[in-house]
Amino acid sequence: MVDRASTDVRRAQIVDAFRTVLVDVGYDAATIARIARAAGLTPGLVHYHFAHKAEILGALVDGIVTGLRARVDHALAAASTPVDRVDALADALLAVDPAAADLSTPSAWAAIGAEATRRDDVRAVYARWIVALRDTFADALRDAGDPDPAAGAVVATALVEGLYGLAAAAPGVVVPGSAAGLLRGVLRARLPAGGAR
Amino acid sequence: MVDRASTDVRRAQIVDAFRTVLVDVGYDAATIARIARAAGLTPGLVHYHFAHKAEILGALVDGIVTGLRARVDHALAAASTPVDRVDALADALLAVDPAAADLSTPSAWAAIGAEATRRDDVRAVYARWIVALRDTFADALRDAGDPDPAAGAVVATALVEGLYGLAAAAPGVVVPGSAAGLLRGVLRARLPAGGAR
Amino acid sequence: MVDRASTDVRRAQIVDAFRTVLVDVGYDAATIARIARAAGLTPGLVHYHFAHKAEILGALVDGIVTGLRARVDHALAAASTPVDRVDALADALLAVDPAAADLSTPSAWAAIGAEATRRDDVRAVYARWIVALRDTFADALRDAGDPDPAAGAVVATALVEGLYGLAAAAPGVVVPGSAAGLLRGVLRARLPAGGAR
Amino acid sequence: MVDRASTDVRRAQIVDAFRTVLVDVGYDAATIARIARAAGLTPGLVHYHFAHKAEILGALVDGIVTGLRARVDHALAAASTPVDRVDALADALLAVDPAAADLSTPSAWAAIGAEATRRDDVRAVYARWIVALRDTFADALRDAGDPDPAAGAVVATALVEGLYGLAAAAPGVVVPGSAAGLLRGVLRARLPAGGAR
DNA sequence: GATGAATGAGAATTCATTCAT
DNA sequence: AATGAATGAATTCTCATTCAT
Repeated sequence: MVDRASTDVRRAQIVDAFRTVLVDVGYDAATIARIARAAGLTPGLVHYHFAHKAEILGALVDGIVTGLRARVDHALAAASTPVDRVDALADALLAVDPAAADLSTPSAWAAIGAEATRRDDVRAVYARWIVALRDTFADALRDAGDPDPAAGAVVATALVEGLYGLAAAAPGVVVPGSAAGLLRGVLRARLPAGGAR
Repeated sequence: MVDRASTDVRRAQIVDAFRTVLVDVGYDAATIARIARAAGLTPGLVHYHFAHKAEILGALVDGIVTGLRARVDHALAAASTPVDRVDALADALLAVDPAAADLSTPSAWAAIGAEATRRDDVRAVYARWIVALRDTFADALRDAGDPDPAAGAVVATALVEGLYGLAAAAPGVVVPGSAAGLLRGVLRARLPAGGAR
Repeated sequence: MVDRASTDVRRAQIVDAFRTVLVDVGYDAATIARIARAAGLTPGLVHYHFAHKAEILGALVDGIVTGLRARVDHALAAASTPVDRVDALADALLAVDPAAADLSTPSAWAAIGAEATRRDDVRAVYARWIVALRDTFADALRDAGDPDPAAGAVVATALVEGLYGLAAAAPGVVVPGSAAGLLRGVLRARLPAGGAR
Repeated sequence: MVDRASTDVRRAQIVDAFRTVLVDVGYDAATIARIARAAGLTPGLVHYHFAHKAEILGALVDGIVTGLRARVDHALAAASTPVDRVDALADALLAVDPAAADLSTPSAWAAIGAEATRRDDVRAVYARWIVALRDTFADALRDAGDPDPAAGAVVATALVEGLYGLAAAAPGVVVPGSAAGLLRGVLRARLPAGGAR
């Protein structure tokens, strides 16, 4: 049915198909058969590469978190002033980058957040990322002069998650392309007037 | 096993058990048998009162939305100035009110948001509520002098959803009791300095 | 497909079908589908009455052990002298009683012994029965004057199991109807000459 | 993964791994992958050397039977009197000989006996061995003066199998090292008093 | 000889839903 | 209204076996 391929290639292919299906129908309805069909593979082969369905979810979560972290790190490194860094953070997390293939990421991430509610392993990875993100925001805000960076970091993190969630569950409420601007506005308002100069 | 009871009582009992189970294990693992057990009923009886499992979900969503709307309306009516109304909104949605049993479960709402991603009927109710909430925020912010009430309303709505989501999926990140204050802070910053008087 | 029946009736029916299939094809090939077919039921119904396949095995083991113990107790109670009791034990365990419907028991028991090798729960029940049987033999032999009842009890127990095993795995080696006589011969030889009077 | 090796070496290696796994988990759970892992080989290579899984079982049974027969023949040849030959038989079959790796696993033989119940090919080899063993006992007992060597041979054979079975399924019931003595005792009791001289 | 990706035919188990009682 | 036995379709996962490389 399919050509031979290396494990790495197949795993990536399966995770990719899983993301697509996950966004469409959610975790539980993302059956192995459906994932396999989406990937053009047989169910048996999916299980040859992933012992359990949860492993595919784990691989996806790892991939998304790794990708986000890379975007964030890269954006921070490229920014020159503390205030620029705050802006860069907002952009890295929310700007719709046409070059980025993972437009499906917000929806996938929303589904993952839902799974985190009930799967300990998913929650662990999810919460670790949330904490890291919050801490990154806190550092950037402190450097930029936020008088209460801890509170600002929680606001920023919740806003990112909330905007992702609204995009997935109530499309139309968030005007496409406006998300990063909204977050930037909230964060700018926290910084001292001179800091924006 | 149980006494005869009216349909209304039984339906409420089932919806209540469903919320509990939903929070614990998520929608798909909330089997009819489990819901029935949690309610102290038999599976057959659950289906006597609800033709399909999705109907129970629908009843829960309706109940939560109705409850939230009542809280919001009541809070708005009780506030005297425009700025008070903005504060009252934040409190109604995020303050932990021990009397409001249906707000004590951000997890249930998070699960519903996840289901909204894939069930048209749930999404319809969810999105209708989100739009109503956004519009309520927009009105309150406009009255209080927000120069861009539309943007502020989206920020507020996303923040509410994001704080619910974090509470459910990454417990510990949002300090209990602080949520309403965070939202108030963000909204106050949008209003003209004199508006707080 | 089938009439309604009580849980007790259905469970007995399933265990019975399981014994038949177990004897024919062994534990692993005794699939739920096969058991269901043999019982004239649907696979779903089998799982409605037994959560796991191992539970059916457990019920069968319990049933056989209970039945054997009843036969043994009854035989011992009916015998009048110590030597008669030894004979009665041999007969209760090995005589082919045309009235006893469980001619399939020896083969089933052999299969259970094999499972005991690898399933802890089966081994526990199996070993408990073996120990009880050995102790019963030891008591009877001591009363009848065996100079080393402990050794005699192990010999008797091993012989019973060995004769069951040969009957199942190498039919024809043990002449039908001769098993009880063989065991009686071995045990009689252990007893003092006067004891037989 | 491994060096090239001759077919004979590989087959022996695979059969050896199979015995280990068989004892641990039984025939059905002894998957090709597991056997391969135990042998330090790949699944594909196992099938290169054995067309079917059953063939590995066949090779193991052949090996064990051949080894037992050699031990028996050797023991008989070394004994000088008819009564010694009876003793030697018991020892060859049941004495724990550290040098005989293929006798150290009564569990393997018990598993094979269980398989013999349902696989015609295994039953053929198993039954052939049982018959040969019984005949060997019959000859030895007749020579030593047993008045009913046929019955004695069945008793001896069943006792050997039963002691193996108990050792595998109810460890602790048979005192280690006592098995051969028990069998010798039973057989000695059958022989005329003067025969032991 | 050796590898390991691929297949496909089951396997146990789950569960919403039905329905006779 | 209530019960709980019954159904059947679906689901995850397993594994002997094949075969291109």
